[in-house]
Amino acid sequence: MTTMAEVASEAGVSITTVSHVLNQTRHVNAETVERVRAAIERTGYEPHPIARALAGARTQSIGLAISEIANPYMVDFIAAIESEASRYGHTLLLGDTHDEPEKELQMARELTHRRVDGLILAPSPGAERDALPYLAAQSTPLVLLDRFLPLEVDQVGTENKAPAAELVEHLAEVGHRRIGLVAGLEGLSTTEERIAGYLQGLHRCGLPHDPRLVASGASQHGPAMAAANRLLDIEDPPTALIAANSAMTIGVMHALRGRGLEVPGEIALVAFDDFEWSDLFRPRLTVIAQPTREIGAEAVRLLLARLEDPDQPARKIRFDPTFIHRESCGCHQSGNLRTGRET
Amino acid sequence: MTTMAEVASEAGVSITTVSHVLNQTRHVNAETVERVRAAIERTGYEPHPIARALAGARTQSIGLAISEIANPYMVDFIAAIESEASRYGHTLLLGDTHDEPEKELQMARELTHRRVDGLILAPSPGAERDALPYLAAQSTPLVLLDRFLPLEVDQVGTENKAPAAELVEHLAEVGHRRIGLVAGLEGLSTTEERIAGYLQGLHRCGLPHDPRLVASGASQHGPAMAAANRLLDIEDPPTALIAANSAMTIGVMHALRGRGLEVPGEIALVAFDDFEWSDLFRPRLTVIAQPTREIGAEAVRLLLARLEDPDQPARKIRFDPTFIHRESCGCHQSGNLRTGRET
DNA sequence: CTATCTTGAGACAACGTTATCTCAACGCTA
DNA sequence: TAGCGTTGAGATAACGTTGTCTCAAGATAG
Repeated sequence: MTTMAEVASEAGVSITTVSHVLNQTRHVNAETVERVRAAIERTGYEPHPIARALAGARTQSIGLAISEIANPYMVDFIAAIESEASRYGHTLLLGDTHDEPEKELQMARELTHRRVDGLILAPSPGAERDALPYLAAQSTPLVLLDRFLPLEVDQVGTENKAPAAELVEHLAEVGHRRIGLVAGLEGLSTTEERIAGYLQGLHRCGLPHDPRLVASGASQHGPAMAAANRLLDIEDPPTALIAANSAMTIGVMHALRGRGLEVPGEIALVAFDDFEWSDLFRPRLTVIAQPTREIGAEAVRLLLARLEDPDQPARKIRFDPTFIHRESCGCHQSGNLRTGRET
Repeated sequence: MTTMAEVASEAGVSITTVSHVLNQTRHVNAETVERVRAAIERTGYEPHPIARALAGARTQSIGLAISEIANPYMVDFIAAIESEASRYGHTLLLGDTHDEPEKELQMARELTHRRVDGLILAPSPGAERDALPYLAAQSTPLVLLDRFLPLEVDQVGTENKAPAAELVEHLAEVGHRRIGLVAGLEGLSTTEERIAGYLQGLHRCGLPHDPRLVASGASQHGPAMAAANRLLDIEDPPTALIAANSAMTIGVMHALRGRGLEVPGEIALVAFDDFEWSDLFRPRLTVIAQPTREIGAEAVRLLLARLEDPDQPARKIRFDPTFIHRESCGCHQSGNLRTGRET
């Protein structure tokens, strides 16, 4: 491995000068720059990020701490973030918080110790107590992903309340009066907002709110299946179900299959999160689709902007999701509302 | 931040001793150990991985370079690897090679510069020319994931040939004589082996090999859809299709839907890779399922073992996938063959 | 009673950068 | 011609560890 010292002697200049040429951190005579460039070329020198970091500079790396990596919609975030980060020459350190405050704090520790320039975090319920204070104390540049918090921190995610209301209103229009919700993990803003939207939708349609029609699916497959079964076991069960994320959609569908209920004939189903094959299901799923790639890319851009200027005011960015109208809601007219395409 | 120096003075010992206590790299008097431990406790000292790395020690980090992060089955690998790595106190640096040799080489550079202790790589076609020689020159501990190469390197993945043959034989037993294959990206061992298995299956069943029945889907959704359409456009089209990975399965299904072909009535479909919702499709998909979590975990274990003892002979580990018998193959008896469960 | 081994622990030079001083040389102004 | 800004670039101290030497003191052997 060649070091800056070797490049320096090769070019007949000091180490200092080589460093300044590389980082463009002070003016250097054009001719000298050329000599250094040539020496770098000849020696095949490549900078040493570790040494750089130790000496106090940036590491050109960012940490990504999320929950349940294998979760279908989180995956899209990862891919988008990796791609955007690498576009700007940053490397990604990845960790799973499992939505547990302790694991999350440990992850935050781990990543800050490794001197990531900044952190993108999908905060767990409980983050405000553990990981977030820690990160604030370290003054680690931070962007919150997917879940919002009432804090002065950069945040990106999607609009939740209005779309949830829209889902309810849509089902009500088709004639459903008892609409069940399989909600996400308690304490997540996404969960709270989607529930709030659900209630707002009911209210707008003049439907009563029956608490027995909301069950927590903990944002996961298995618990969502159980939640759906609970909803269907009550005295006057719902005729339509809303699943609040893609993992739970799978769970709910398993529950419906298990009971031999036909969608949308016997029960309607709509959901949050689209996935590549959601229009391959029979019936094709009516969903609210988040622009996951854009959200992920925006998270990286927010973080880099904050690195540029640490004192700018915090920004909270909400993307509007898309209502993709297919068949599982049981409407007569189907097809994607955006395009009006018939099917 | 507290440094070892502060701990040392707090404990009334030298920095050297603190270091040795921490790393258990030489014997230290029990009483002294206790004093150091107490001092660490009091000061809240935590080690500095960057400084450690610069001084020549391990970074406790491993690099993961794969293609198409968002690819359904790759995701399971990521999750498994992250979980296993973190179990052993290692952090994951993640990069996408996009199955392009240049990107892959760049990724390998990036990760070795950051002094990962080792690298887990899903080699692209072309890795043998670029990334692999580079890594060998750096003598970076390496584990190949998913795709095998005739090299003295640790490798983990799944059995491909026999299962592909099994798929063919199964279809032949049901009576199919023209079986099409939507194959993966050229140059990947998985692709070659699955094609070889396909041919072997044909041979065993006494079926002729028609080259027009094999089309490349490039391991991706879009190209697979095109490939399926090409196969179905020939004079005497196949009555059964095999998709060689999950992304391509989606593509093939889109093609079939586009043509209004009913599965398995008008055409049978079987595939490599299971996913959480493959038994929610109508008809439920008959697939070869890889034990992705085990493969990912094994990759980490292989890497750590090599770090322990760099000179042990290379190991190539193949896991046996599971044949999950559902309905898309068009058999009469359905259900999971392993359990014999009826549906 | 001296030579040698054992146990325990400190000094200090790396590791490869960055960043802060410092300084020389030159041209310009007063 | 003394004084001063400007341009260009070197010396060197961090950064926080690890690992190699080195060394003292007590125990053991001859």
